[in-house]
Amino acid sequence: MNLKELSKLIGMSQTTVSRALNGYPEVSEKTRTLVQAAAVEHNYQPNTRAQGLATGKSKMIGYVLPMSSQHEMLNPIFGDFLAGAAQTYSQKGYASTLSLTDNDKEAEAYRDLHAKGSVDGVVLQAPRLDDPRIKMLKELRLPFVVHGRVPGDLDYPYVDVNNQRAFHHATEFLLDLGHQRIALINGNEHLDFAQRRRAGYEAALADNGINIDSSLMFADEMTEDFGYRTMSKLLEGDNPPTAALISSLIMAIGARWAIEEKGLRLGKDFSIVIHDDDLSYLKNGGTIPVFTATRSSVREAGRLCADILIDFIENPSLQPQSQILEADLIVGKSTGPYQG
Amino acid sequence: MNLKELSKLIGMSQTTVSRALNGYPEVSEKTRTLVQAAAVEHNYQPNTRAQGLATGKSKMIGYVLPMSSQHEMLNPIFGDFLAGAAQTYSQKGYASTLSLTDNDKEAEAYRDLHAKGSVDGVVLQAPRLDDPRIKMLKELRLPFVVHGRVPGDLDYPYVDVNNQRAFHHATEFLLDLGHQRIALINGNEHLDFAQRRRAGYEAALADNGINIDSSLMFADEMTEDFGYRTMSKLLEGDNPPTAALISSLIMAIGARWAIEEKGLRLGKDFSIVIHDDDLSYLKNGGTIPVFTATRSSVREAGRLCADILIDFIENPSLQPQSQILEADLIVGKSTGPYQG
DNA sequence: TTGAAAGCGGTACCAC
DNA sequence: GTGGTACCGCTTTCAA
Repeated sequence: MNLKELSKLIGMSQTTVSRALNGYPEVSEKTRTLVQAAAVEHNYQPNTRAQGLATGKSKMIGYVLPMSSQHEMLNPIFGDFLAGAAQTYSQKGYASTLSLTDNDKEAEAYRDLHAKGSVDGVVLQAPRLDDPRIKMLKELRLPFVVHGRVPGDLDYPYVDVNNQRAFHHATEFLLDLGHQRIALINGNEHLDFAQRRRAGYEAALADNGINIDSSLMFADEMTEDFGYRTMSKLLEGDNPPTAALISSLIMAIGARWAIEEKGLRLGKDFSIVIHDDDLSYLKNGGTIPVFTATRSSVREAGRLCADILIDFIENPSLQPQSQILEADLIVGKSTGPYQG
Repeated sequence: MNLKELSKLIGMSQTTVSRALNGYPEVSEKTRTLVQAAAVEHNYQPNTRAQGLATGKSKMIGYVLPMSSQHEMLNPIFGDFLAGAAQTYSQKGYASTLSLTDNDKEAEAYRDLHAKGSVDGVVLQAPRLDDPRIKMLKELRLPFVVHGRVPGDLDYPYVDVNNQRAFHHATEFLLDLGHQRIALINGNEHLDFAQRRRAGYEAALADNGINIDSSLMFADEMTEDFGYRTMSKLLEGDNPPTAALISSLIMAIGARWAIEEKGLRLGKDFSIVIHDDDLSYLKNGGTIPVFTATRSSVREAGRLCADILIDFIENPSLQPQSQILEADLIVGKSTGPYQG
């Protein structure tokens, strides 16, 4: 069913029908209700492409997923991020489109999206220092929002989790429990979030007059193995820590083995706080005592990005507002078997 | 840059330029090379919406994500599935679009997508018995492919992992190691995949003349806690198993704790095989000895769905082919700390 | 081999 | 308040 058919059916002009459906004030109430009823009855939905052509807007937001053949890994949080955004989009009459591209052709992908007129705006993930994509998007004047930040350059609208504050919080949480020697098992510190996490940890220690001991700080690729080895080393050394901040679930799994191996009971002899965006099992009876972020905060980030972007698209005169999201601090119920 | 501008620029008609770019045979070689060069030079890309309007095809594949406010969980494998598909799409000139909808409005979502003419085909996930979505898509004659299956009804094109064979394999793997009493810790068996997994397990036992002992079979919501409790119970009973098949990583984490707690060494005193689609950390030094499926197989499934769907869209006369994907059997490197 | 012109399904500016 | 009509950017038929 298209506009022409529908208008013919109710014996009115396309113009009137279109106006009635789009809420223009000049149509009479009688006409409007009549038209709307007919539209529902015949399940008329305006053709998106025709609408887009006529209005010059696509009502589409683009996402570009860089993926080289070597690094076949997709960031696991991407699905949640997208799902959060999709929620906003469905509310505000937008849709999202996903395209995959080689790692080295990301900027081109955005340019093409723009040239083909397929999107009104885009979301950019994992920005790098002096990111060519950001430069290109600015040149194209294509509305965009960045998920994440790069240290030093914040001259773009972004949404990011407050990693610094999360780790500041988490550190203070452990200090409040009476811990004095707290280890940090972090992700690779050339990554923005890892830098911020360490900064939060160090700031909290400094705030509480505790010396920063670099022998308690470790950073590397976030793997189970790294978590295991690091925790083992820490516990075997002299003057071992009594608590640790761990930057991901996977490293925590390894670390827990090491803790268990030494006969320490989690939550009694040793405390940990984990930060992860991928805690899919939290609600399902997870037994690790404390977390600082959940998948739902990733969805929240996606939602925020979408809100900001749409706002910017629809009001280009307004300066888009960046947002920093607080991570949730969630204390587990200690229902697990390792709570002594 | 649009067609009109470009054609004006090189002093030819829109018709000729369009034909040259779209590979029509009647344009002279000279004209074609000239036009192509100009197109590249000015970065001309045809407007997708205009193209779609004119041709009646959208070159878009739709994905609908059901998500109720209660069950805010997004299936973690969805991201990978989509990424795999996106790879195919980018190769074949398609794009994908994602929409979110309430759990109870999924069928409508597909209907709207079709009514608005925004997609040439859709992918449907997690089909249920007598799924209203499948019925609707058939009525609409909108090309679709299902990811997953429902027992009993296979009258639609689908792509699914061979869960049955994976568990058959895994069981035989353990039998070959000399195990005789093998437990099954499964997902809720009203789910199609869980049924198939059990069938594979039972068939392998039967093939090898081993009695099926229902006291070794457990199925429930796949949580860490369930994994822990089940494994504890199994190991504390008399005549405990010496090996287990575990249907998800999360349950395996719980089960590993139980195994460790009893002083058993994994890979020596007790063997497990895990089946999971979410093994993001496998390549990163995971220490669980054996797996049967990886995230890459999910991407492969996405890719296959896309291939089948596009094939069907472009050749509607051909019967679309369903596909069953074999899961990878991956033997871990036994580098973990629990390999005795 | 090329070009003019009629759609595709809407929106929005006119005039009535 | 309503209707005629000229676009939006492309494809495709028809005529040259």
